[in-house]
Amino acid sequence: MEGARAVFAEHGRDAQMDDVAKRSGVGVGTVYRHFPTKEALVSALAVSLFEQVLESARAALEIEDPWEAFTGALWAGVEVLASDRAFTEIIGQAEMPFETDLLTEMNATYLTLMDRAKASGDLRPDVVLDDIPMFTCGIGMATVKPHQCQAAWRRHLTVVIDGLRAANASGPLPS
Amino acid sequence: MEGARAVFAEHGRDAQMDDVAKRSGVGVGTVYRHFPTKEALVSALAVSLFEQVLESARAALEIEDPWEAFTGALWAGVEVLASDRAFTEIIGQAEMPFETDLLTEMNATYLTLMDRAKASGDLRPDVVLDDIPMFTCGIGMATVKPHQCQAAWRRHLTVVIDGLRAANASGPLPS
Amino acid sequence: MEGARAVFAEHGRDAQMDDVAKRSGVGVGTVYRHFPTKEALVSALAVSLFEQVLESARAALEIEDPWEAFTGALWAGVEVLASDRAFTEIIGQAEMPFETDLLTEMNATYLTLMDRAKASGDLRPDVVLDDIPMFTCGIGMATVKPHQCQAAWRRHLTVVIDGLRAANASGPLPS
Amino acid sequence: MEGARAVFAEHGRDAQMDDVAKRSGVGVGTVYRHFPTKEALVSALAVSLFEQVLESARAALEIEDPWEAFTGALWAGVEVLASDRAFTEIIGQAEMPFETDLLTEMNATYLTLMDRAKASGDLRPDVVLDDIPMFTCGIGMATVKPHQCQAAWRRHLTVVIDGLRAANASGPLPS
DNA sequence: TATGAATGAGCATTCATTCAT
DNA sequence: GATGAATGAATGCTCATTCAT
Repeated sequence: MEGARAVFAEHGRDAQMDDVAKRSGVGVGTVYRHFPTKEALVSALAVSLFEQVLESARAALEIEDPWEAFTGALWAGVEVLASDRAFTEIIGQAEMPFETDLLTEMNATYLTLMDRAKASGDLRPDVVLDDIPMFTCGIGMATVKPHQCQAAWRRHLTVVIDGLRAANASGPLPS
Repeated sequence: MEGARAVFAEHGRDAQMDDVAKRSGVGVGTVYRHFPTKEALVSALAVSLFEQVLESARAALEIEDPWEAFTGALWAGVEVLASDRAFTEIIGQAEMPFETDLLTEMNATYLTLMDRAKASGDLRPDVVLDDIPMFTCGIGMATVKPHQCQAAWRRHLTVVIDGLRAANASGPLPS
Repeated sequence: MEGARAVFAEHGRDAQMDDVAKRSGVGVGTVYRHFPTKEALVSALAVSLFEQVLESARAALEIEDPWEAFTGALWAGVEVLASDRAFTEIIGQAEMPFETDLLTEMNATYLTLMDRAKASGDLRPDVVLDDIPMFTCGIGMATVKPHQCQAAWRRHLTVVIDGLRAANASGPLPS
Repeated sequence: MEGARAVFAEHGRDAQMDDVAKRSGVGVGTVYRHFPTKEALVSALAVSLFEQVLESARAALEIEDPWEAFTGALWAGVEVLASDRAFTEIIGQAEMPFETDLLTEMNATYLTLMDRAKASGDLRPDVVLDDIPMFTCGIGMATVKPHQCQAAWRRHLTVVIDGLRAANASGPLPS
């Protein structure tokens, strides 16, 4: 039933269950058979995307060079975010509907990537874990506008990554 | 009736007209006397914020140092965006509801700021006007989450600005 | 598939077909194989209960004493009604979904019981056949509330039976 | 908006809000302006009827003769119940949605009526407060069937009242 | 024959908008 | 002008019923 993703990717949270059903070629009831609630469906979609992000981060752990590993995770992660409007809208909520395990592992993975990149002197030492969603989601959200060229988020991320280099820090990050 | 801004700042686009009226201490009818449509009200709010951004950009034109002027405009502009949830949601729409004049002048102003900063060798030469809303709105949106510290957007912008320095460019921006 | 009776006894008319199927350990389709419609199932249930009532009335015909026979039928009949919430709800409908034969025999049986009890001078002579369902169902319905003690309907019926004695009639029944 | 009572009186709990609105000559929204929920509307209707019953009971307190007072309250109360199908359906629920005050006073009033009628030797001494709703609602429910003559509930109540006379008790009520 | 996933009409509820006062 | 009660289209969700397997 994940062809429904298309509907949410297009209309965001406001997508209607009837449209999801129509797009999926099924009746509403069928959608509700799989997801008891609209919110449940949205969450499931988000978890699915989140897992993709996590997977790309895990894959990046394999990369030797710490900076390549860290930035590689960012590139792969943002690519996922940039693909789905609903996802970024959900991340923009106070309440994350994710299973803690997922979040825990995501955090652990990114912490490792960041620590290694800091240790090698590539990453600004004052960047913290909490900054990451801010960077990635900001980029994902900025990409929502459909008329923008597809490269938009790549330009954005390029700038952010350059700004994250320890050597390029003009001063400490405000706290 | 702009005390209604508070309502939209708090609840975003989903704020209800009745709440706007209540908060403003008037009846709904009065709200509709001033703005024929919810969308009109939202647009008016956005234009108002937009004007603040424009004003801060114009003020930055006065600054001697080209880099200070450009980054000063960014700091001031993002500060406005970060203050209002509805605004960033609106910017995230395909249809900009702004009067062209406003947009034209905004563009002209930023173009000047950017050209000067590029001429002085401070700003990456391949940054274009269209990149600006992407940076600023991305930061504004990333700031929506209420539990995040107030400094979040400042950290984000600091990184972006460092990444925008010509000297820090690791390569050309993808196109 | 009459284990489904339990479901209707518990939830009344609002019981769901899926629950009936689950409780009966079969699929919904199977339920629909036996009863083309929810209403058909409900009717079948009612007929079944009705038959029990009829049987108890027939058994009462064997009792010598006319008053004992009549009241015995009432006791036995109400006991059946009191056991099933759905049944009383059905009786409370305008349309009786019963096969006429059943109803005819029920009427004949009760008529006999009543005539004999009137002839012996025990039963008020102005009670008519149509009064019976009113008495019995009223008692059955009054028993629906689960928090009430199980004896509730017995208390009710005791009072009604005392009121039905010819000797206790304070006057004629209004017509 | 109590012309809506007609709809509930006719269709019971299953009456639809749209029908209530149509019958009342207003839009659904207006119905929801007065009662936030269907349940709230149903409750309000029930409370209103309940108040009528209470009022009739209070009025009966004025009657000198204890038996006349008690039975008078029953006659008046059942008359109210017999008028509204939804009411009896609601009473048939486990959860009474009434404000406690109403219930408390109802109980106090009936207790007084009963005590006086017992003291005068007219009422069976083993009838308790909890028996009253059973009698009255049973009668009200038995009256739901529209094809029955209007006198039906009067016949029923006549029998019950005769059964409630102390002199007519064939034995103690089962407990 | 039995199954239970799929269907979609139906219903409660919300909220932008109107208009009589 | 200002008010806010009234409106009703729109939306999330339920559940009796069907039918491919």
